[in-house]
Amino acid sequence: MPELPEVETIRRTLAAHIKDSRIKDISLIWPSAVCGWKDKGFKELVLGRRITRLDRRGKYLLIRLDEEMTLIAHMRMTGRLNYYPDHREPEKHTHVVFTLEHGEVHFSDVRKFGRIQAIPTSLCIQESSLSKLGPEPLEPEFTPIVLKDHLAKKRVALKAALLDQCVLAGLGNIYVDESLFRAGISPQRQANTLSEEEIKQLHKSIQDVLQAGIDARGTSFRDYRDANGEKGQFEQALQVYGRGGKPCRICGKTLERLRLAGRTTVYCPKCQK
DNA sequence: CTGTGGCCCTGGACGC
DNA sequence: TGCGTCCAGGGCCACA
Repeated sequence: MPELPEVETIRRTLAAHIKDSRIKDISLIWPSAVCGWKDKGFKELVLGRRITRLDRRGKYLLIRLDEEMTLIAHMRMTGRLNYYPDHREPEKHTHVVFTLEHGEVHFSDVRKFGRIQAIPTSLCIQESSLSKLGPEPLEPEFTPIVLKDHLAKKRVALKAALLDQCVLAGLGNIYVDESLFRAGISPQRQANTLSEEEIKQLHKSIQDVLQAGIDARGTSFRDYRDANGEKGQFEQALQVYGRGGKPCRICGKTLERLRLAGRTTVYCPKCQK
């Protein structure tokens, strides 16, 4: 499930292939995967435009086109963007094929949750799902003070607060659990009760885990692949996610599994207070 | 404000 | 082997 490190890896691998290329054709195999803007259809907005750069905001991939157009892509759980240098028949779950000057980009998604929206770049921030996003965790704007201020308003469980994209953009179930483990803080703690020291530790853990995830080119627990179809390597570094019932790698105590904010949550009852 | 649960989806794991 | 059931979950929305 692509979270910040996976989307960043997709961004990098895709950009290497498609930057400066023109979109010559679009095949909408499952048209619901895309949406246009106002009364303009997706094809109308996108066809013939050149890809100028790729950005990322939280878990959203932003494909910038010329004439001030942006494609906002969200993979949700199982979405993929694959680049192929040569023509290739769409696979079973491929919903959109972009034919470029050199090669093709296939958007596929087994569970059909992922979407690509076309929107004028000037409206990208205020009139899209990007508008409510919190700070970027790896940018200088994200400081322990910012984290503290955002958490101070939340009376919910810390895990729920960190999954909230308004608090912080880009964390999902995997990296929240991993961050909390590294910070030694329980996911059940009320978000606004952390001490200064705990905030600092959590801030550092979030940045460290995300950077390590990017360095490992993402986590391929189930479905994730980058634009070249390659798996990430971060799965082997996971300390708690997917390890419920197994021994903690630090203290040996059995990792506990519980349901929090509607998500499976794994933590060490001894290492995390 | 907050928590919960449903919705969108399919494939894989599991039980009988 | 085959069938039914459950689970995975990001974002959004309705509801208590």
